[in-house]
Amino acid sequence: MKFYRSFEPGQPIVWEGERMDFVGSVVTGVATLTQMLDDGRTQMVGLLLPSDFLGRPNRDIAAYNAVATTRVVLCCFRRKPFEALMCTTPQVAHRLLEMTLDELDAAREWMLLLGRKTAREKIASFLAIIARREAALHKRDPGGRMRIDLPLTREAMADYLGLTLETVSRQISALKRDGVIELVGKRAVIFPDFARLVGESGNDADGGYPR
Amino acid sequence: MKFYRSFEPGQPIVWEGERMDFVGSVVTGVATLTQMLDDGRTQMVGLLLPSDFLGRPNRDIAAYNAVATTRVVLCCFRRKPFEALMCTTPQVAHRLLEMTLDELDAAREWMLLLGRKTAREKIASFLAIIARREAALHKRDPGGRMRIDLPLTREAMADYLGLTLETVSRQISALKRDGVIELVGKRAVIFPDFARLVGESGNDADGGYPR
DNA sequence: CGCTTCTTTGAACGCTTTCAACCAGTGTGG
DNA sequence: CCACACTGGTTGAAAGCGTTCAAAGAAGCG
Repeated sequence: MKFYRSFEPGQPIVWEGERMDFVGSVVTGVATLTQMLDDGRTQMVGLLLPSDFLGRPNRDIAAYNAVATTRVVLCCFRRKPFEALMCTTPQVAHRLLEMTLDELDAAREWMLLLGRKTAREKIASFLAIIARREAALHKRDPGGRMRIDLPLTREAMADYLGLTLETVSRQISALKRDGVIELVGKRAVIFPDFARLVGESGNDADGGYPR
Repeated sequence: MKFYRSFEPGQPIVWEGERMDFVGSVVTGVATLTQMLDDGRTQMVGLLLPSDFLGRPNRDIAAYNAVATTRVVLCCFRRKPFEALMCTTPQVAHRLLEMTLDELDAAREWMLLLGRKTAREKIASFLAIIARREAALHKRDPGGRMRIDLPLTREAMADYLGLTLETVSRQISALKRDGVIELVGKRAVIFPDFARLVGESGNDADGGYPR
């Protein structure tokens, strides 16, 4: 009933419209959920980090494209037994409800970003989000000077933020010029002062994050 | 434990950060969930129609502003007893999970709209969404010639779509000029051909909606 | 009738996109 | 070993779409 699957960077996990007879959670690595318009315009709608859930009980057709962006290990359950498990053990259902509600909150924060933030604020917000999630994974608090590794290419960041990859690149350069961030290669970023970054993100100074 | 509350148009239901000791569902009317940036930029993150759920179990502080846009009747439950009910009757928890997953799907569709659609596509999508939800409430299928009443002002539509109210007005005028819609007063719209509207929305011809 | 609220329309501006060129790093085959 | 292609990233210039600022029209209500 429970089994592991792994995926190489760039490899699709499931495709929208495809049959999907399992649900799973990310053990290691990073995967993305994306939607596309007919003409190819792409919007990321989920960024799956370790412990995040993939798939939907009671639905056997995938609603989104899921792609591994790094090497990914998934802990999978066949869908039918998992659904049975949910009925017999309410704790599982409750936990899943909590996770889904958290995801919904994150999606709504994301909507605010997509609908109302400037390109610069979007980049700053994204970096702050990644920093917070990385800090949470290591059970630390974000703050002061810190360093993160970007799990996404510029193009994937653009799909996350509703921008073009050129705008992403330009705004990252601008934040670097302004001393808000430092780059270590292309894929690692240092924030000399995390509060300064948050200040650039358009959110309330306190971080304004779901309580 | 169960009680009803009603709200007049424009009246706040709960404010972000406020204590909220009940959950509820909309019986009649329309309410909005919005988030704000410090400088006043506003993004709608939820549009509550009859049968939609408001509030979150296990959280007593509201995460969003909820405002009645029409006269609203809410069927409320005190939070504590409701949480107890969820533990004793798994059906309730399951139903809530299903509803939350549906909302998450809707939020992700919304993210695609906010991040990647043009102003014209946003308006067309919004009108199609309202038409579908209104049709669903009356257990009919959307299609052919149909008429809907807009539950929102131009400004609220702008907050829904991540646009300014001027752009909303202009694009509605443009769709009217192009014969995609007809206006009946300011708040009612007729689609001579629903498929034509969907064609303008940027989505797949089949409607491309969550299965 | 005058006030307020909601909406429409115009003109100018500006941010993000588009199109294009170029750069750096990496892997490949002659 | 070096030319070559390929991928991901940066930067420039011009264009376009939506915003901003401003004024005026329409509808509801005292």
